Amino acid sequence: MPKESYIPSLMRLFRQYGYDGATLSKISQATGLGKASLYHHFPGGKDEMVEAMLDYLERWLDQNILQTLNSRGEPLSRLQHMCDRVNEVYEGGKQPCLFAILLLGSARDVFHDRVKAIYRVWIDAIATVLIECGINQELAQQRAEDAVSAIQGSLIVSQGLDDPSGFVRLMQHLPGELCKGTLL
Amino acid sequence: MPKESYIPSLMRLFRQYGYDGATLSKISQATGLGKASLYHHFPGGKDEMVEAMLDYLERWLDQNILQTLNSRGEPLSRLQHMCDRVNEVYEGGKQPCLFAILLLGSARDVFHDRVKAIYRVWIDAIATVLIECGINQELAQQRAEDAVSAIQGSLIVSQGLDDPSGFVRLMQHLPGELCKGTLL
DNA sequence: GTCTATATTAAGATAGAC
DNA sequence: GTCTATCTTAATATAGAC
Repeated sequence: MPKESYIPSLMRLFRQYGYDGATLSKISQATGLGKASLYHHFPGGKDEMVEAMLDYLERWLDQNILQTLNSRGEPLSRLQHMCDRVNEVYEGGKQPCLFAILLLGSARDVFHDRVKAIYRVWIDAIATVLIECGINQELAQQRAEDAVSAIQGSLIVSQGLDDPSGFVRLMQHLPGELCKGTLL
Repeated sequence: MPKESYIPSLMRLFRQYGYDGATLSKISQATGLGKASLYHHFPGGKDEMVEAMLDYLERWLDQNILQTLNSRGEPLSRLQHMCDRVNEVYEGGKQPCLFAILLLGSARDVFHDRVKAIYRVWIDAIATVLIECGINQELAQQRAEDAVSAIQGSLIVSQGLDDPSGFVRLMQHLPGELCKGTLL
């Protein structure tokens, strides 16, 4: 099997147990591969598995979020499209965010630069849409960062409260809030 | 030394490495106690250390946030007081949140109920202030949850971007935003 | 209350056969 | 590409002296 086919299992495990909690034994069980086979696909061990996940997530972000945000459709509907996809990938707020998991685990330093780049490009893409709506650059940048913060935060709190309704509500209202004051 | 005196070191370690990454060896180093001494103070091991941290954090939340929110001062200044203390405890956005760390580590299930209770009581206290401002109950509850989400999210994103300015900005604007539309 | 020493288990990782 | 078997290290945890 090509190593890409193990990414979904890996993501499920890292989301469930965190970086440190997702042990090779658990990964072996979940993928059905022996430890030696895992090292055949990922010679660098767990770190390389996470890098492969980040590769996948970068592609996913580009294809599902960035391309639409950078397209020529109506700004509000592009933001709605983003929220639809975000809602899907976090399963309506029931799944935690891998970026947060990596930032709060012991391997923070190893993956920090890549997570930072991902946050930056996402925030910038949202800000670009808002500038297009006539919002000035500084406010656009702030609103875009606030939007990503709101998503991350409502995921945390949804996990904490065991109730994803706050996340669902955010996904409904976020596009409109972002465009607020632009008469679109 | 009474075991309370080790709480600050423990909190520093768990915030830096996460639950799974904060090993007994690191804890031994940081506290200057041998492993056996750690088990003398905390017979239940790491879990009991985390419980002691949560005890401390519950007291801290009550004394520094809840008591003020439930007091009879001006609503806006009570919310400002909350933000001042939150800003302190997270060191201006440079420190991550232990609740998020616990929710995203492998021991999630062990501590989930306590974290949930803490989030609930915090959100409810904010909502009570907003209701006092004349905001209807449902909106107050939503705004309060959004406020806690915004705090958690901006901490995550501040860690991710390596730039706490988003958190600092939130601490400045949050009290006003919460009271928005109440003519206070 | 703290220590040294050690037990036990599980983690990450590799060798070499098939 | 996958396996069994094994290695090494480090993790949690305890016994018993001081």
